[in-house]
Formats: sequence, structure tokens, C-alpha cells
Amino acid sequence: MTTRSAPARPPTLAEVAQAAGVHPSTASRALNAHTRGKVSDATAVQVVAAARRLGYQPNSLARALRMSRTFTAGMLVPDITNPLFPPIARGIEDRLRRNGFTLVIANTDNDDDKERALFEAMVARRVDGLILATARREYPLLNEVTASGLPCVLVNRTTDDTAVPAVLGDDHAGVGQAVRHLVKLGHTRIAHVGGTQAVSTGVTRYNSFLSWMRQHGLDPDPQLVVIAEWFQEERGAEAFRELFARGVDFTAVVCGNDLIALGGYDVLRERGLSCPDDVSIVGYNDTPFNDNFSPALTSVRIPQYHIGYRVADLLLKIMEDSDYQLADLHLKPQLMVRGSTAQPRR
Amino acid sequence: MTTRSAPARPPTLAEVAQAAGVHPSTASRALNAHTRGKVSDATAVQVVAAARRLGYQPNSLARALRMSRTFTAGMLVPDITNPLFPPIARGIEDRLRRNGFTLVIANTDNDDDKERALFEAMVARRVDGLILATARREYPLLNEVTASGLPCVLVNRTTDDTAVPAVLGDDHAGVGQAVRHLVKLGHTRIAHVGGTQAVSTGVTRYNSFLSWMRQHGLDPDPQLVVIAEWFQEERGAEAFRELFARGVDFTAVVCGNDLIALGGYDVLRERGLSCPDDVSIVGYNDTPFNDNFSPALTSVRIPQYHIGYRVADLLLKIMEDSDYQLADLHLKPQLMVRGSTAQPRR
DNA sequence: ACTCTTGGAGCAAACGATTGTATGACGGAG
DNA sequence: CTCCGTCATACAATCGTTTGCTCCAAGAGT
Repeated sequence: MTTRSAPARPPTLAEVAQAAGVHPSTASRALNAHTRGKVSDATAVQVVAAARRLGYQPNSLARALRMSRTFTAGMLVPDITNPLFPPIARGIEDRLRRNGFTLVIANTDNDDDKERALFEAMVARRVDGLILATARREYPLLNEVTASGLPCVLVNRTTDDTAVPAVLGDDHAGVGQAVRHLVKLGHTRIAHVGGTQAVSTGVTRYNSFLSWMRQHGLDPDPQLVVIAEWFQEERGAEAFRELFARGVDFTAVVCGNDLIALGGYDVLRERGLSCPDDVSIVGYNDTPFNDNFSPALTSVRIPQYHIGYRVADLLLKIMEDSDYQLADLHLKPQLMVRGSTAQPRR
Repeated sequence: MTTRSAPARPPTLAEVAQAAGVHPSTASRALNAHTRGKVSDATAVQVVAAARRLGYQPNSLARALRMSRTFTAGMLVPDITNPLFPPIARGIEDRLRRNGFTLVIANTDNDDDKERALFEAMVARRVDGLILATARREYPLLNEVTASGLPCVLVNRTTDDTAVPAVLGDDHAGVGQAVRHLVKLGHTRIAHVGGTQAVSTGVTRYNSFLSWMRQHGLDPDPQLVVIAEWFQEERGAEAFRELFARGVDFTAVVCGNDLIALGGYDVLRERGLSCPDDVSIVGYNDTPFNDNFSPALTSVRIPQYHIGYRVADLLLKIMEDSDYQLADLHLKPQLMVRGSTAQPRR
């Protein structure tokens, strides 16, 4: 037999040091790449060998306590069940892990009190940095975060008062691609069913819609713009019903996100209308399964994984260099054309 | 002004003790519900007041180091991007948080080496317990886990050698509901497109299918059983093509999960067949959007959130009482009947 | 009145690492 | 031969808690 069954208590640095016949401090320096230069090569080899032999794993708690760095980042997300967030979280996790960081995710359910409590919990856990996917345009929590001095970045959404850097999809460009696509197909009476204006994505996509319509020489009809109360299928359906109720003709709709677009599908079905024959629909975000709906949903894909990756990148930079020059990052979207958009028949 | 801008360094227990005019150890006991009884009520009040006044938050690192408990649980998941897992993770997180525990999730991508590395990382982080959603029937990693003595539970999948408790959906019952539903509709030539037999859900659903078919007096035709290489849409499509290639007639299919069922949709479309007119299809898990496919997918819903909740429950019990009597937990599924199943026309 | 018990609080040693400072040896220069 | 600089290592403090032990005083029992 080569090794005994796993020891109940993992070996400590002191034990490694003893096994290598050196003082713990020497062992520490030998093991830490940062201080390797302070010990002779010979003893470094000894220590490393002993560490490997004993299966030494530094106790991250002790290290964290001493260094007051936990190598942990926290993330607040409205609800990980929303398919937009898992790919972002994966990107973040993958990037953080490369630097030995761990990610802790908590769900706020868009509840102010819960948000605050979870933030406190993160602080109590002494996370080294914070990633917020929960920002609203008015976001008082952010004051507490910045006041606490905790490095922080926003993802996917930003705030009106932007003192904190954010990594986002370029929604202006994305909506532009959607509008251009519809215009090229021949649509002129294009509607917008936006998402709540309380979050930045809702308002940005709304403004971009107006702006791009005008750039294409189309005067956006206020009657053809409805705002869904939230980024949800049922809220989207309600907004679509309102849109139809207004009685103004339209042949295409740019939606605030994919769930709203699905709500649109439901309402078209209710009214016996066909997509894309009667109405073309474009979603946003390109969450999974858009290929499987019928018709397959044309949508603006945002690089979710990479957004996560880059936001982690940014957080790492800010954590190591506290006066790193801050800037928002807007990643390029790409329109995925599928079956829900076609030339207008009217 | 009531308070100054947040202090750079949060107050320590010693500072609270000093403010209350007592020794740190007394302050500790006063603050800890567990040891509150060891100090007089009067001083307890003093200490609590001082703690509140200073905004004291115990340093979880120091506590963890001293107590060698981190109040953290780790979770290994194949890929959080799979919509099955986020609701489970939420259930876990919500339950853990009630006891002051934090959940750390890591994605293994079904990669053995990555799995092992992430397990090591969890150990290095000194998590108090581990939740594995990554089990395969043969699962060598589990030996290391049990050898390490780390409390551990499985979720959604279990292993052949079941020394570790698991919380699962009751797949036998779920498949039974699916088969019974189809039989009641009048189907007799029912096929099964299962998932990989390398994981317990694949093999359990397969065996249950055979068993329930026989219980309904139907002799399952081996030609009508195909195993998809993985629980993915494209692998499911391949399996469906194989099923058709065998040339044996069937009118309904029980699928290993919803993605495989979607692969079935694709193949039916390829062949110009209609669901449910030509073939009825039942999925499994009832992941989101089943309502939005066309036809809406009939599927066996497993209580994902509650599975997570209960697995966390179990882990907490095991952690606090190391010889808690172990048992697997099978939660009741429920068949969600939608448009993809109908009476056979042949 | 004396001892015994008991409750409350302080002391100090952990937990396991990192790191500033002190110490020792050794080699070269004057 | 002495002195000094340098390099490698050892020493010890520290991070912020928890907790076994000791100690003291006050109240109860006889």
C-alpha cells in the first residue's frame, strides 16, 4: 500500500516545515511564488517535495484571515432561474477561477430588503469584490456599496448615476440591427413592446428604437410603443393586447426581450394571427430554445458568456489596482435571423 | 449627521468588548446564542447594545478558522446552463441560507479531471459539506469524497454503489404516469428514447419503462427502445432517426428528458410527420418553455426547487449529526399533459 | 460562623497561515 | 586578522475569533 486512508485532519504548513527540516516561515516563502526568491533553491526544493509528499493544501481560511483577502467574489442576481444569467455566471466563474477566485451567487428576487440583506451577508463573508446584475436605474444600494469601499462592477444593467463601471451588451447597436433587418424586409409600421423603464436595458432599447426608426426615415408612432411592466411572458402578453387595442396598424414588433416576444406569440395565437405572415417579431437576448419555438424566434444575441468573462476580468483588474481607469464595456451583439421575421404581406 | 462614512476597517469583537467594558471572551459569549446563558443578562444587554452601536459583524474568517467550520457548502453541477439545475440550486441556496450557510457552485462539464480539481478546490476552501449533481453510476470520485470524511449528498442522480444518500425525483412513478397516460389514450406500440445509461436517471427511466409496459400487459419491443448518447437535443434527434430506421411501427414515445423530446420534434419535422397526430411524445423533467413549443410538450414534472430544498435539508442534518440515519428521498413527480400527446390515429 | 456550591467574568491558548525583523554564517576586502 | 555586507533562515507577532480553565465573590446550607 502506498498511502494510508485519508487523514482526518489535513496537514498544516508547520508539519510540512518540520518534514522539510525548516522553519514554518521558510516553508511559507518557499511555497509562495511571490516570495520564492527569498529562500535558497535547495531548501525550496526540499519544502516543495515535503509539501507534495504530505499532500499539503494551504488552509485558505488562515491565509484569508492573515492577508484579509478571501479570494472570493460575490454576485447578486435577480433570479438564477432566468436563463439569461447562467451563461453570464459561467463566464464569470471561469474567469475568476483562473485567478484562484471563487464565486458566490445569491438571488435577490428583485426585493430591496433581500438585496440589502444579501449584500450585508457578502460583506460579512468578506468577499473581495462584488458583481451586481441587479441594478435598477435608481439604485440606492449602490451608495452603500461604494461607501463600503468594496470593489464593484455591474453587469448587463447599469444605473443612471454611473459611478460604477458596467459590462453590457451594446443594446443601441443591437436594436439597430433589429430595426434595419425589418426595414430591409420592407416593414415601415414597426412597433416596440419594451420592458420596464426602471432598468437600464428597458430604457436603452426603447430610446434606441426611437432613434433608429428616425434614422431610417420612419416617424415612430407613439401609439405603436407599449411598455411591458416587466420582462416576463405574461407581462409581454398584456402589453401586446394593449398594442392591438389601440387599433393602429403595424406589421412588425421589436420586443424588449425574448420572454416579451413569447407573450406576443401567445396574443397572436389568441387573435388567430400568424407570425410572420401577419406580424413579424424580433426578440432580444437570444436565450436558449429560440430555435425550438414555432416559428423560431429571430432575436438579438448578446454574448452572454463573454459578458460574464469580461466583467470578471474587469473586477479582477479593479481589485488589484484600485485606481484602474474605469470605463463601461459594450460588447457587440449579433442578430440571429430565424422564422419569426419575413416580408410584410400588407 | 448620525454616522460617519463607512469605516475602512470593520469593528472587531475586541472593540465591541471594550465599548461594553468587558473582556472579549465575555462579549463573544454574549453575542453567541449558544453561549448566551453563560453571561448575566445585564452584561449581555450591554454587549449587544455596543455591538449594534458599532455595527459589529463577526469576522467569519476568524470564526471559521477557530471553529474549523466555514458554514459553506459546495455544489458540483455538470453545467448550470442546463435549465434543470438553476431551480435546484435555488432550492438549495434558500434552505442553506436559513441556517446561515452559503453555497458555492462549480461547473464540471462532465469532465473527470475538472471534477477532481474542483473537488480539491472545495476541500481547500474547507467547505463543510458537498452536494453532487454530477454522479454517474460508476463514480470513482465518490470514494475520495467519502474517504475525506466530508459530509456529502447526491441530488437528481445517484450511483450504483449507494453509500451516499440522494434526493431524487421518483422516476419510476414518473415514467409510470407517462406510460399510463399513453395507454389510456389507446396507445399500444409505445417506444422509449432513453438517455445515456451511464447515469442513474437514464437507466432508471429505461427500466421503469420496461416494467410499466409489462404491467399494462404490453410486451416492450426491443426494437422500439433506443438510447441517446447524451441528454441533448442533437443526441436525441440521432436516436429518433435510429428508431425510425428500424422500421417498426409505433405511435408514441416516452423520452428520457425534454431535450431528447425536442430532438424528436426535429426528426418528425424532417420526415414530415405531425406530433401528436402521427406520434405522441412525452418528455421528462418539465424544464421551462415546454408550454411554448408547438405542440406544447407533455412532460413529467419533477419538483426541482423542492428537490434542492430537501437535499439541503438533508445535508444540514448530516453535518450536525454525523450518524444520522441515511436514506434516499424520492419526491413525487406529476405528469403535465399538454398538446404533444393525443389518441393514436392508427 | 464556616464551608460548599455556583454563577459570572477574565486569562490565555489555540486555529494556520504571512511577514517584518533579528540572527547567524560565510566570503571578500582592507 | 578584523570587519562588514549579504544571503539564508529563524523568531515572533499578528489576523479575530472561540473556549477550556482559573478565579473570585456572593449566596445557601448546616
